Amino acid sequence: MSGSLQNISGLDRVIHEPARLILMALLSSVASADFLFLLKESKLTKGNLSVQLSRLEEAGYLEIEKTFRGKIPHTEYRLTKKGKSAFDLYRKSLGSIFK
Amino acid sequence: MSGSLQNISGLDRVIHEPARLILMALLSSVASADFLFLLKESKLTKGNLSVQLSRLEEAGYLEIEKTFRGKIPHTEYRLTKKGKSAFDLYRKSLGSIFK
DNA sequence: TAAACAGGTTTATTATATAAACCTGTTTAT
DNA sequence: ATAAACAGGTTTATATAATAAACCTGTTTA
Repeated sequence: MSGSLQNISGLDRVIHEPARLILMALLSSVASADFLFLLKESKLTKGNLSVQLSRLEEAGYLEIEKTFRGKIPHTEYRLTKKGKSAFDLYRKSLGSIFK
Repeated sequence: MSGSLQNISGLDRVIHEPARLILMALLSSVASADFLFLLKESKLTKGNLSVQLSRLEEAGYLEIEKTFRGKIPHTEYRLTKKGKSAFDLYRKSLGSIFK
């Protein structure tokens, strides 16, 4: 493989999946976000969103903070340091296809 | 979805898959290539390469020209116009995550 | 008090990537 | 002459996964 392209085979699959890529991009642009915000911005279904967020959490890319706002549960999602650097690396790796 | 990110959910899955993304990138940089060249450059296994090339052909993204070199069959793969513009569009769509 | 909604989670279905096994013909070594 | 190795693939089997649909628990509104 002639150099830069080799990064692509090692592309982080957790991030590469479009549903999660959108979430990572969204989350990287804000300090934190709640479920409804992500639901609306990503246009994913609730179920899909929930699964993908769990997957990102398992990977250690985001932390989930569950609190209450009055009586209603409220959850905030935010990228971890690990998540941020994984996303940075992902973007660098992908850079090779943009010449 | 706040504008540019929406392109990502519509990302061309045929191209998005890393194995095929490598092939598209390779093929977009040459006029045509044969199986062995792609095998070596992509580092895919033969089986996987064969399947992915078929998938790209089905999508109309590449054409396969089978000839003989003396007695040995020789196959050349090259991107179609459709393949080239699909790859261009893919890169544009992905551009949104690079700010 | 019933219906609707917020905020999710779990389950089931379908698709898919990948490697491994296989195949056909050719060339090389013995 | 014949066996072994190789070119150039294709087919099959397996395992992972994305996604939507169904479900759940509690709260608010009519």
